[in-house]
Amino acid sequence: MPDSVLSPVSTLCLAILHRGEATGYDVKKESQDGDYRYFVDASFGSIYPALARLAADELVTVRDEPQVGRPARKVYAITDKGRSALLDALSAPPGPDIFRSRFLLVSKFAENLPAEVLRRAVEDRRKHLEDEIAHLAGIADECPDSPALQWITDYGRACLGASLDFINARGDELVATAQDVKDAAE
Amino acid sequence: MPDSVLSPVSTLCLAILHRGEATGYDVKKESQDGDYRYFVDASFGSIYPALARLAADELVTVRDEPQVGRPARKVYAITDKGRSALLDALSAPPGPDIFRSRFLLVSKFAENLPAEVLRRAVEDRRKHLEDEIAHLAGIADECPDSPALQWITDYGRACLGASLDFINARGDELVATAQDVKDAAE
DNA sequence: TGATCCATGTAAGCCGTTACATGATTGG
DNA sequence: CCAATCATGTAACGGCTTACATGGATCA
Repeated sequence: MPDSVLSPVSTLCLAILHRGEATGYDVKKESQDGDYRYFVDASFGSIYPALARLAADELVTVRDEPQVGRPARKVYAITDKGRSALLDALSAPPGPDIFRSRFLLVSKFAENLPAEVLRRAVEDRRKHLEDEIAHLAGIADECPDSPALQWITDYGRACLGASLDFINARGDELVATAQDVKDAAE
Repeated sequence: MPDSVLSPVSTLCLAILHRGEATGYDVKKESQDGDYRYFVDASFGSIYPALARLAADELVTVRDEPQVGRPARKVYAITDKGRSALLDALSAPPGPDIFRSRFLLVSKFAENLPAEVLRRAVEDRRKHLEDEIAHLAGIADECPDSPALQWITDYGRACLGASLDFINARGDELVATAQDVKDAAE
């Protein structure tokens, strides 16, 4: 009965706490810089209330840690109940990945947009992908001990790599279908 | 001044209407079966109000089309104002793609989950990917005339193909890192 | 000296989903 | 005969973001 389906943010918190203690601030960092970006990018406005609720439900414990010159940290730790709730949640069928791309919408309207807009969009995309790939490499290097983490970063690199390859190989082709290709031939 | 940033759903509506007239019902279909899935999957609860607001803002027009035995359709058409609003919105930098994967979170906890759970997750993923790829092929075949559409479906296939290849090549490896690999050797 | 990091939290509001309400027609 | 397709809309509710409120320490 205590399996009142976890919200994404709560799941994120538990997942991070599974590794060890953390504060709300830490959770936020992990979710945007760490190896949880592919899952959710949560803001404080959702993390703090989520942690409070997890504590109320006894899935985590809190410890107040006063500091000099700074506000006291609230250090959270996962409980056994929390651990099993997480594993339960993870055991449910994960459903399809979510992929949302404004870039593809822009691409679709290539014929109706100025070449310059397309050029910038493609350039942006290339850069985003390169950054992501570099970032993944960094994560993988940090913990070479976990086979699961190696697997997911390899997976990420396979997908992002294919994406980048495609952009490199056929980005120009997209720009060439733009509305006003004429001024590119000058 | 009239560029009061379009919400994703409004953008979707305008994008679909750019091709020709449509009803709210049509928009919904396109967003879930058509070539706009990668952008948003909107529900009626957001589409109908969005179309109403677009009409109020004169970005689209409405025509009532009575039918026998069915409620009257409301057929929407984009206006010049709407067309330029769409193109304006599309000209803004698209930002990074959004990718959210519960599957990767499950994978990350491979060491802590039963092999059976992993096996099912991998199997599910494979199936999802195969379906998506088949779907993309269908879209591409339907309109071989648009180079931009060919480009985006090729892009999609490149990415999904890499993803599927990885799953096929190394899915078993993930399952093998599961908590209780012993009972798999029986 | 100004930005960034550390650190917590609340309140308002947006955007969207789910469920409800209604109902004829067509296809398996 | 049941399910799906066609067709529109509203109301309640949920989850998350944004902005606000506060403020010392560290680094460039």
